[in-house]
This record gives sequence, C-alpha cells and structure tokens, in this order.
Amino acid sequence: MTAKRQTRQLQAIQTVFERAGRPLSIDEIHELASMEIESLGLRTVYRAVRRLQEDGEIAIVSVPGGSDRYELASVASQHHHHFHCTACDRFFDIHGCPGGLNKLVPKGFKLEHHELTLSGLCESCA
Amino acid sequence: MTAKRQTRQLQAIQTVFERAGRPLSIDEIHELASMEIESLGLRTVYRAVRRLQEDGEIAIVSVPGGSDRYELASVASQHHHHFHCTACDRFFDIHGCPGGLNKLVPKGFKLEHHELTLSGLCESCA
DNA sequence: CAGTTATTGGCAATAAAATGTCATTAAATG
DNA sequence: CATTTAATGACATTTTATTGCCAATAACTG
Repeated sequence: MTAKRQTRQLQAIQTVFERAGRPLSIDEIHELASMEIESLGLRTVYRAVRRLQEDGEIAIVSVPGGSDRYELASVASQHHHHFHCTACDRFFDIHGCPGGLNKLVPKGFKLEHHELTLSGLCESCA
Repeated sequence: MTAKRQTRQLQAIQTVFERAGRPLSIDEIHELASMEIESLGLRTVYRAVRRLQEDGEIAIVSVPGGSDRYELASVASQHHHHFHCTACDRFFDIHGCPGGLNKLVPKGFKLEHHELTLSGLCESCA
C-alpha cells in the first residue's frame, strides 16, 4: 500500500549517478537531471538524494571546504580517493591509495579511516 | 594614527594559537581564549581571526565535513597533514607525508596540491 | 593625566542551505 | 478507465554561520 513509486524524476536522478562516475553535489545532480526533466525542482532532488541514501544506493562524500557530494554506494564501498579540480570545482574518483599510513600516526592514537584529496586541474581544464 | 592596538583580547587569542599546536575552530578559539578573558565575545573572535589571517599570522585549514579551522601560518607553511578524532572532534597535526602520489593522478590531470586526513581516536579518547 | 579613537561585545540583520507545507500531478492497481 | 494516494514543485519557513551596527570601553598619544 505504501509502495514506492518509480517516477520519471527519481529515475532520471538514478541514471545521472550511474553515468557520472564521480561524486556529485546537489546542484550538479539538479543540473544534470534537468537535461532529462527540464522542470525538475530542487526540492525533489533533496528528497531523492535522502531517499537513495536511506535505501543504501548512494553514500555521502565529505570534501574539504565545499559542500557534500554523493556517489553510488557500490563505488563508495571500494576504497578510493578523490581529485578536486580547482577550476571547474568538480570531483573525480582516484583509484589507488598511498598506503603505509600507520607510521604517520602519533603514539596512543588509533587510526580507523583516512581520506586523501588531490587537487589541481582536471583533463578538461588543464 | 590608524595604528593597530594590542588589546588583551587579541593577545589572548594569539596566545591560544601558539599554545594549541593544532588547528582550531572558531568555537574552540572562543572557549580557550575565554579562560583568559571570561567576557570575550564571539564577535571579537571572528574579527580577530579575520585580522590575523589578513596579517598573515594564521592560515585556514579546510577539513572534510566540519567547519574551517585555523592554525599558525608558520605551522601551515610546513607541509603536513591532520588527524581528526571522531570522538572529541578535534584536529591534530601529523608530520610526515606518504608521497608517491603522482602515480595516482589520471592522465591529463595536473596535480598541484594534496591533503590527507587521518581519522580515528586521539590519545585522550582512545 | 586627559583626549582621541580603535576596539569591544551585545543584539539585530543577513546569507546560504535545507526542510515544512500543501494544492496539483501522475504512478500504480483493480 | 477510474480511483487512490505517493510524489512533485512552488513558496514559505527554519536553521546555522557570519556580518552590520552602535553605544560603551579601553589602548595609545602628547
């Protein structure tokens, strides 16, 4: 009865995530999905993102400075890092990890996670 | 004539930075400096931070998720990274750097900076 | 020490991001 | 196709962080 409906809007937003291959901000999601549904409201994007998050389809990506981004949970669950283009303000996935971080941790501290953000210019902006 | 005055408030805030040895948030600065000047207003902290920043004494530290932190420019200018304690929400300086990051950068991208944030529990919280 | 004025700090105001509200639309079902 | 109601989207509201404003204070100067 309280079934979830597969609307054009939600479908367009899901497709945007699958095609992007990189973490997206709320505004980026709105812009990209608006190419499919020109009347798409920002309010709907906020709701869809929360719902996809609660359903475990997407995960939050916290980045230094800027606002949160979101990416497919299937991608987020594989350990990786990000590259931030300072020109177009987009984030890209980086596969690979420096490793050997335990030797940087001060005595008594307990390392649980880590997050690396490279920055510079992306291919389009370089 | 338009000389800058060395007030007790500004002095207390500068001392807080020197003694902290780690990046501080606006609220942390306020709390710590309030131990010296109990009537210290938050408005004054905002002004002092901006001014110390303009004078090049302190630098902004952008962290994933949370709000900006500030640390002595003399510390910030030496390349280093940070450890975030998820229990007390404080940030600490980490000296050392994994290196070898160029091989992670996709073709066509230009690497300019990088930022590593370790997270877990600090000595007090572990 | 007295006078000038930079600085302070309380409160109001603003800006930006996210959410509440609700009439309308459209997806699902029989 | 008709009915039900989840979802949408426009607008108002809230929330949080920062800044504007201004009378009172206190740091410098001669």
